[in-house]
Amino acid sequence: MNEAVVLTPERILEATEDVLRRYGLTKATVVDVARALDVSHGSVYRHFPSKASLRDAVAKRWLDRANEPLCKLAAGDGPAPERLEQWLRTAFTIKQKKVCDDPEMFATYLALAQGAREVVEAYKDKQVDLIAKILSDGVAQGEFEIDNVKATARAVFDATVRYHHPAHAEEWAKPECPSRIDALLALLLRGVRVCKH
Amino acid sequence: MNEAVVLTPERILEATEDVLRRYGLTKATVVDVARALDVSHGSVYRHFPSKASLRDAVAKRWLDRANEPLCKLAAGDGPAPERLEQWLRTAFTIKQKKVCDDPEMFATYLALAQGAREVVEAYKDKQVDLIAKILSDGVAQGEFEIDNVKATARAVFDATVRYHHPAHAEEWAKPECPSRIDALLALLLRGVRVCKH
DNA sequence: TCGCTGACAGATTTCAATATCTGTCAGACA
DNA sequence: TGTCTGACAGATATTGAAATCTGTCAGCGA
Repeated sequence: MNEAVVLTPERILEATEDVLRRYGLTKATVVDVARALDVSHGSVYRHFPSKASLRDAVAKRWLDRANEPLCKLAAGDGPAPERLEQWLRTAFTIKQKKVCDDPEMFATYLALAQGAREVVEAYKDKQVDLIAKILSDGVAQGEFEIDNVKATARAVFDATVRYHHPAHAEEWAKPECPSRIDALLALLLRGVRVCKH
Repeated sequence: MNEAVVLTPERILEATEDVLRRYGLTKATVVDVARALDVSHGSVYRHFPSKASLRDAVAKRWLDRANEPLCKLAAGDGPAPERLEQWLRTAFTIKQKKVCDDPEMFATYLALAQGAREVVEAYKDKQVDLIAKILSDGVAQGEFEIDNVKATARAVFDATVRYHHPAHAEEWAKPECPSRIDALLALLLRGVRVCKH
């Protein structure tokens, strides 16, 4: 046991994730989190004003972690068409992996996200920005022909909702899924590419 | 009171819709339906083997009714690009209208559909067929250039999921929605059109 | 004969009493 | 002085007994 370990928001978040993993979202209480940290539950409220804010913070951490590889991909500098396809496929894979690996925990985080609308909105906006980055790279490279990059990035995000929005998660395991993704990506790429005759 | 009115599946469905409208999905019971028809609940089971099958039948009726205008649009013979756009916009409008007009009843039907997976699958397949019809018309007209019509129709359906799948219904009322739809449709149309230089 | 009834068993839902949790705060402790 | 505790009030969740519902079927009446 470490002596004089200060109670930080970071440690609380860590403990909260543990508790969520162990008890699930509906059973996990602030008292459980406090117990895991060996403090009174009043102390937790010193760092987070409410249980809801604690949950929001956990959701944010989770989303930020999931987003990391996508940020790197968007920041890359290869040919934009390949990079766009790669980015979208990676986005799908990250989500699908989470569902397959630990469906229970995915359900927990999904429910968590339901209550953290603002956090989720910010996350989505960031995703759209990443797509926009790749699209504008593509325009600069002469590969893409796009009127309004921002709006088109949003459209690409919307068009792929079925494969990254958790509401559709149960469809992701179906056998026809990969070929449907292929068809969708082909359609979208054709929609942004310059015409080559 | 009509004398000698026979108890038909049709009359039972009618009464069931009434009861659902009045009590909501969770409260509506087979006994309520029977009471509305002034028969014993045993009689209802003479026409529908279970409550689930009764609900499925109601869901099917509802979906079929909602689909009617779309069938007509797909069967039309104008220029395919306009028809495709019109078809998709109509699909969105039908759904959006239902939510706005009677959110409670929409929620009821949504929950109903959750339990009627087969019925919903058939309905979706029909939608895809209608899109495919328009796409192949477009190819015949020399307006569209499409490798695999069936797969592309599926892709168009998937790409517009955000605006016809009820899981996203709460986003439909947002003010930025129309312009996002415009951007999405423009992207998709560019994805199927022949290149015009 | 054929469709309907109404009583029944087992499954499900309701409801109210009880237990637990959230969020606050006065005071302990360092 | 600043952090933590632990008791508390009101809100929320759990539980189990009672009520209701689903699905069946023997028998009634047309």
